[in-house]
Amino acid sequence: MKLTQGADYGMAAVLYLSQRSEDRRYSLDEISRATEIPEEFLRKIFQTLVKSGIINSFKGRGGGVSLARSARDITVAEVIKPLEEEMGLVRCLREKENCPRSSECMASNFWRKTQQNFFEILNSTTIKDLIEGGKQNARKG
Amino acid sequence: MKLTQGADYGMAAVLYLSQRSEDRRYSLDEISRATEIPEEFLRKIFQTLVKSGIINSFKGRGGGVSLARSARDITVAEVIKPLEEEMGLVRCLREKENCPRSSECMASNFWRKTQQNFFEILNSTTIKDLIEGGKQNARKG
DNA sequence: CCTTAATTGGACTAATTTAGTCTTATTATA
DNA sequence: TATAATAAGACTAAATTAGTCCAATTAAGG
Repeated sequence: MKLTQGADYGMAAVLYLSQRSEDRRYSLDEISRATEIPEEFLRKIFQTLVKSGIINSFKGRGGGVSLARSARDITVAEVIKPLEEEMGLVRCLREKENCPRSSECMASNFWRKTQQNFFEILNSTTIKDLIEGGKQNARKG
Repeated sequence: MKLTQGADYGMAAVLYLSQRSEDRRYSLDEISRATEIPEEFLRKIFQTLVKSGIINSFKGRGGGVSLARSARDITVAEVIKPLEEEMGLVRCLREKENCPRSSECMASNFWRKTQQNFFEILNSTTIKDLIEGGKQNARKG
C-alpha cells in the first residue's frame, strides 16, 4: 500500500513551488537541486502535471515551470491522480470485467467504498491546506 | 496505490472459510480450487495468517485449515496487515530516519493522517460485516 | 540569425518488488 | 508404515517502478 515515487516527488515539487514567489519561473535544475529529486525523473513528473493543467511550462532561455493556479485551488488529488498509474486497491477494481467469484465481490464492495473515502480526503485537501498545516479536514464542506 | 495480491487473496480465502461450516477443516487443495487462488501461493498466505493467529492449521491426514476465531471477531485489518509487507504511503513514512526536507514533511503529516484514517476503517470492519454487506461503517462506536 | 538555455517526447535500462513455484521436512491418522 | 496433509524457506519469473538518455523543439539574447 504505497504511492508511486513519482506521486511522492510530485507533491514535494508542487509544495516547493507553492512556497515561493509566483512571479518567477523555476528551472528543473533549480527545483531538482532544492528538493533532491533526480532531475530527469522530475522532468517526467512535470510533463505529466503540465498535461493535467496544474503546471505551466515554458521552453527556451529563461524558461522553466510555474504553478498554473494558486495553491489554494490545487487539491492533493489533482497532483496524485495523474502520477499514480494504476488505481484500484484490489485486482477486481482494476479490471474491466466483473469478477466471477462472489466472495471476492463482498470484499470489493468494501474496498470500493474505502477507496472512495480515501479520495474524498485528497479531493477536499488543497496544497495550501498542507502548507498551513493541521487544518486539512476542515475544508470543502 | 494497491494492496498486494497476497492481501487480496487472503481476504478471499478468509471470506470463503467464513461462509462455511466452522466444524470442518478445509484442505488447501479444496480452497484453492474453489477460490481459484494458486495453491502454493495460498499455502504461503495461510502460513502468514496462522502466525498472526487468525487461522488454525492441522498437519497430516484429515488436516487442513479453519478460522481460529469467529468471523465476527476478525477485522479486515487483521487479515491485511500481516500480508502487506511494506506499509507507509510515502517514502518518508517507511523510512526510519526523519526526512531532511521540510516541504516533504508537510506532505508526510498529511499522508500519516490519511493513512491512519484508512486503517481505522479496516480496524472497525469485521469479516462478518463484509458478508452481511453494506453496514461496514456502522461499527465500533 | 546563431548560440545557448531551456522543455518535450519517447525509447531505453536497471533495480526492485511481487507473484508464484519447487523441494525437502515434518506430522498426524488410518 | 503408507499416505495425505501442512511447514519452512529457497528459488525463479514476470511485472512494475524508478530513473536515464537522447534527439528534437523552442524561445531569448547578443
